[in-house]
Amino acid sequence: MEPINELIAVRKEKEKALKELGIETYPQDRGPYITTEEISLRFGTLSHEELEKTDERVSAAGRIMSFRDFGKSTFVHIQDRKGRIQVYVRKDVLKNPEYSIFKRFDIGDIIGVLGRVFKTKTGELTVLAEEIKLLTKSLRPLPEKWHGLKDIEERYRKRYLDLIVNPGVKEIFIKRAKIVEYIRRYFNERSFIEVETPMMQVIPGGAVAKPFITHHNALGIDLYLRIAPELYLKRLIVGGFERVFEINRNFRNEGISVRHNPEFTMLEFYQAYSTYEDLMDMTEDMVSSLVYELYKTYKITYNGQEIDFSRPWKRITMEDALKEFGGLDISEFIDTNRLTSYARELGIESPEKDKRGKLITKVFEELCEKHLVQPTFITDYPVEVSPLAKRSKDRPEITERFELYIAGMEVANGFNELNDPEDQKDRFLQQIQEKEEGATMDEDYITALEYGLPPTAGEGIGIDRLTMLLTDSPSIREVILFPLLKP
RNA sequence: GGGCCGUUAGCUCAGUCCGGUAGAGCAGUUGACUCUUAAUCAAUUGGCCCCAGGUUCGAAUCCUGGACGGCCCA
Repeated sequence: MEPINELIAVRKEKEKALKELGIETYPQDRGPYITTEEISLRFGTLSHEELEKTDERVSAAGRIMSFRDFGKSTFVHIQDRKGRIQVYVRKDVLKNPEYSIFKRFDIGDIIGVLGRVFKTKTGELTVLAEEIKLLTKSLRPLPEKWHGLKDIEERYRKRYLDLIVNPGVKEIFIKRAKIVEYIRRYFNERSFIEVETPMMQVIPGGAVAKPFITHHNALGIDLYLRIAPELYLKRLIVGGFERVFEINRNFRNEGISVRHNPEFTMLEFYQAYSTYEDLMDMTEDMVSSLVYELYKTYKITYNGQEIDFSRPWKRITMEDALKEFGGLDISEFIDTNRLTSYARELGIESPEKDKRGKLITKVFEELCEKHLVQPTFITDYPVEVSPLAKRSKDRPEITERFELYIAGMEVANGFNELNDPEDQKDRFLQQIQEKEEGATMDEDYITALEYGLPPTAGEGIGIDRLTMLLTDSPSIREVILFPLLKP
């Protein structure tokens, strides 16, 4: 604990003094209080005269955010979950407590106010306080009223302060909640069932990523925090649910950046008897209608560029994207050695270690990603980078898979699920042979496939990244309440 | 992992190039003020200048190492 500074000492003294005057500093209190928003809605449209005539009292509660003292009267603003309202406290109107006691309150204290609503001569809706109750004494000074809390590190470490003094921050998380709520409703309406699958897995599968390791003492075994729920969700399709979705955390023990947090939220959904084309349609429909629901338009701004979500979205194969955005005709690179040297020129590290399909994908990412600003589905991913996706009927080296890019960011990934147990086993073995990160043979998953996974398409959508886009946030940390920081 | 930048009062920031008593605004404290809203006016308190070394008569400032954070790259 840091040393107690003077400002805190002064407040503790005040708290003591209030207690000695018989004022409870941490009472339990249930109001009832109405919100500042409700007050605005009910009284905001009334004129001075109409307000004069109403005899009604309102009772609101909130944190004191400003304190303008005029001697025998004081203006304060209180802030609740919905906003702020001004409170006018006059020595000759305030009945309880005595005005002199109210004057001992501080910015940051949480109070309840009872009084009539009126409009000041500047027209601001204001509660004229007759009674004020201290609900919680605040012992620490808030950040400055005008500049707020700017220090990014401090904003994340003390998110509660960020939320109190930077109003836009709360809006982001309200929007995030709306996004998740909308998605949940979207799937529920289409008879998907929401499920929860293990966070702690014996075999971490469903993606290529380094897992976090934990330990179960009683069983004496290591467990892995999941990197993806995929293999469990598909077991449920085998089990006959046919339509499932899960919105939950994944954990990947990798770098931290503006787009990566070690724990992040993923939507995954699987639908039997459908194709990845169906999922592209569904994604377009869901995301564009979500954007419309939030903004009543399909066009939003992200990072200074306009993004248009109106349908249809561009669909283009990886090969064609390479041609269109990178000026690269992959048919001229049948010779993989040529591709390898090209990749090296692009700055891709040790390209000779990568198989052809992986290399093509890396070149694609290098050349094309940044150009994919408008919502774009890239299709036909190489089989080497798609170990759980079904091969294309005509071209076994590519899969029936897409990724969705928006603002140069990978937002979604979906494909026809590989349901041939032989092929799946081979792909797992291939990964293990190539010593890919976290590659393990999940025998039980193969067994499940042997019982029969119906033709299914599945998809994952990164909720954090989607929220970044829809709140114009430059960093994933702006959309995660408590992003990971070194202690 | 590499490069660049940042860390000074509770908060927002000057001061660092070019070493010489640590500053401002807000917040706090005291006083004045019964329609203000970044209220105003007067006075005033408050510092581990991120940490540890080094250079120097003297270091917030220069040098070395480290911590934490930001951006970019991998």
